[in-house]
Amino acid sequence: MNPYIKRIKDLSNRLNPEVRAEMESGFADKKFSKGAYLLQPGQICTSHLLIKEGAARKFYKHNEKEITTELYFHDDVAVSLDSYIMRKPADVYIQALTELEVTIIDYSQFYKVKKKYVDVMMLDKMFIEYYAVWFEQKLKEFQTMDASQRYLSLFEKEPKVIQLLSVTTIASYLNVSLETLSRIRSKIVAG
Amino acid sequence: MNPYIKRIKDLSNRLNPEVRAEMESGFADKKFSKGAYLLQPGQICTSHLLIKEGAARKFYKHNEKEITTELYFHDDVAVSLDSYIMRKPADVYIQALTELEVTIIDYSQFYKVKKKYVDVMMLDKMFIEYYAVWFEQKLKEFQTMDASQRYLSLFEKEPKVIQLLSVTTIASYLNVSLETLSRIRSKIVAG
DNA sequence: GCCGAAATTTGACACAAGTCAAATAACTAT
DNA sequence: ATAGTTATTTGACTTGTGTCAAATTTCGGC
Repeated sequence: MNPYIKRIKDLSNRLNPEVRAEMESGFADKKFSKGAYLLQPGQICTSHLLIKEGAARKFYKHNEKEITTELYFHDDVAVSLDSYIMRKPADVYIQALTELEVTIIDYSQFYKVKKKYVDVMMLDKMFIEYYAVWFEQKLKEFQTMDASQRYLSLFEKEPKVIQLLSVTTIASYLNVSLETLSRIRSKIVAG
Repeated sequence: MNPYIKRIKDLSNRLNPEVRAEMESGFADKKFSKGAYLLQPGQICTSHLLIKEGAARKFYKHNEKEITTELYFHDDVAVSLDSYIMRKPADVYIQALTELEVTIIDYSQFYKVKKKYVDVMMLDKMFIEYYAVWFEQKLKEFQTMDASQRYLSLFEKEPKVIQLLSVTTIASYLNVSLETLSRIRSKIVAG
């Protein structure tokens, strides 16, 4: 597990049990079937979606083409931050890639608890920090790596992605055409 | 001004005056001359740098090449988030592009105040949220726009950048070679 | 105002990756 | 098993952008 995520979890576990209970009173579990949408453009994202079981992705459409920005697995949190914090309609889709179980963390209940306990506010802040750093690193990958390098990097960091997801989905995550990804893969198998 | 930044400022102005004073007791002003480094790789980033006057940039080196990730002007906050939150050595430079005046917001003093007042913690969280959304948008630009479109987009959003900064700096911000940027500009002037 | 250095522009060429099209392979459902 | 659909691979060609080199412009110091 990422060390910062570990730190967030540890802090969360060390919360006063009453605070913790109050926080979790706004949690609700839900299941989605493969291909279902957890969020669609136009909707306002009013919750964090904590993945319990399965996989999901976030993507947007640009000139008919789907661009996948995030892949989610166990313990990841799916949210359209832009829509969530600005309380405006989302411009992204969040979709189940497999049968999916999530914990829904409702905005307003969570907000109340955050305002009441500085430790909960800090937990939330740490989550955003993690998200920001993650995005910064991802941008760096796009600025410094070519398609093959990005593929290899993904392969190292998330080997399960390569087995689990279609070439089309991976290509859209790496932001290359599926033909190019196919060529990259055949070259690697050969080499 | 960006509406979310405005919201942050408004909240900041509405803070209890005592809290505000306590927060600002950890602020200190400092001047840098053009070209000076506010942060260098290896150093731990222990403060937020609020720009009062002038311009600065953040960049990192990759294969000898400088890649500028952020440009800062009045009221922007410069920080290596990665180094700041993980308390680890930075891998970026923050450099004055002009004569520069900044307010230095020291980590430990700010941390104390944040832990004490949930509103200050929230302010800090909102700043990070803004940062995360900004990065997300920037990534989107790289995923959906070619070099000319990125240049035009920058031109619209930050016209002063184009006058103030060298082709070399702008090129490194747009992540194109300076030759390519030069060709883009001549094409636009002609068109 | 003039010189040298630095920044910018222009040219020629190379290469990564996109597009369109066709072929093949892998599933799905009957 | 078989037909039909969908996903993946392969081929041919185009294009945006990088690199290296040379020419030109701009700028700072005397």
